[in-house]
Amino acid sequence: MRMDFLEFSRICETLEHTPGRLDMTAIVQDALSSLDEGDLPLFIRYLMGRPFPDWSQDKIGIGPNSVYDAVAYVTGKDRGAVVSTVNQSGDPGRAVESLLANKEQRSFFSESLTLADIANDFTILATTSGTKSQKEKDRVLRRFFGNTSPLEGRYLARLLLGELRIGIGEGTMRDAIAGAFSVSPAAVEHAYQASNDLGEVALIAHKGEDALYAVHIEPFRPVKMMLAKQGTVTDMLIESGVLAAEYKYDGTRFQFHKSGGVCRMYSRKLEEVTHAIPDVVAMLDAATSHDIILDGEVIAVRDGRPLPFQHVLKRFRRKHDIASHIEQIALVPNIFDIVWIDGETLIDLPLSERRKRLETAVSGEYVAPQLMSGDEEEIDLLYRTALDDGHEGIMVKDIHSPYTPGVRGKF
DNA sequence: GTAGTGTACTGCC
DNA sequence: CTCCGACGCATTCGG
DNA sequence: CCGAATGCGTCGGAGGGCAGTACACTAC
Repeated sequence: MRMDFLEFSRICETLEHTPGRLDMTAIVQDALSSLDEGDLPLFIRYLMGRPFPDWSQDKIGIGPNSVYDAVAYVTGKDRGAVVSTVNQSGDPGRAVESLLANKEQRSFFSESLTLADIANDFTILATTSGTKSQKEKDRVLRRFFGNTSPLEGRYLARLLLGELRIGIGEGTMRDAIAGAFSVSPAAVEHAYQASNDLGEVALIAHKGEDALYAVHIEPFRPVKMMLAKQGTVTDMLIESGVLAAEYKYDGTRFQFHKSGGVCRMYSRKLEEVTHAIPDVVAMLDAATSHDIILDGEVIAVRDGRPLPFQHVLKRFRRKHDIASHIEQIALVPNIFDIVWIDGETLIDLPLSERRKRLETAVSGEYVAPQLMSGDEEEIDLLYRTALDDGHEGIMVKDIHSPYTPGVRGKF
């Protein structure tokens, strides 16, 4: 039995009124247990407010104005009326809900939408492009809101706009999956870090804990970037003894994949940007002969000094006039981590080990300099050097720390 | 048809 | 990116 | 001794400014 979007909406509403995290986890866990395999990934993604897996390049390309237009159309109002309703409540979802509730004419033959229907239409929204594509997207949205009940409208609008706001994040979902399939949260976390899709992880969790641990990173399926955590050098020294300190670059994060002679570049949000920076891709390609996944920061330079962030931005996601901008703004990669090499996943190794692997596998030119030190004054000196050299400051990392994708670890 | 302008959307820090 | 609030959990405080 | 208060960590969400892409519409 396929899940209807109405049932999904009811679960959302329950969760929205549940303050405690443990209670929320229990509710999600119950729902997961009763789902069939086809709906499981969809339910999980949608509950986290994401139309597609994070590694996917698909985007629905719908913003507030498109949604308001569609709601205006099906309720027989103009967009101004919809916008003012939204402004009154401050919540697009609630506004859509009340407008749908008040509309005079209800379609008699409204079909019930299933999660699979939604998925299908999301794909249409993501893949439609070119002339008249806007009209086609409008048609999809009108069909959506013409067929939804007010409650469904609330959550469909929010899902389209990427602001579900029911408080289900990765941690809660991880624990719910672990509970539903009787596996440890750690196993779920491991599979999630490697596959970057909790929907798929739930399917694997069905097969047991061993299957979860057997999931590994694959090239061209980007993993989340590890994030920095705030703290003081003094505290970290007390905690760890020895730290790895590097420049904090004022640029843009990248993830470089190379396998079978093919190279691809990904942005922080895991959007592919290979085409925008072929010069940087070529530098990295030449720097190693391994199949590899590297993590680093691209900065703009002139006369050996870093340029402000804006210069990088002009190039990083560009699709037009690329050649002329390569001449105007020189980019340089600074590699500071390695995630995977020749089929081997490295994220569980401590930073110090990963650093060794990085230095062996990649020629030195673009590997970010690193100071390994337990001396606060020495680290402070590096900080001043960083500022003198035009960088933002320094990053300090625990040398024992594994690579934790998407988590603010002791980087 | 092509060029220019306006609207909507996304992603980076 | 940064900032902030809610909750959970462990520890300490106070009668 | 035990319940309440406190403090810390985790998680989720909001906001601000800039740069760019894609499509639609109009004018020539």
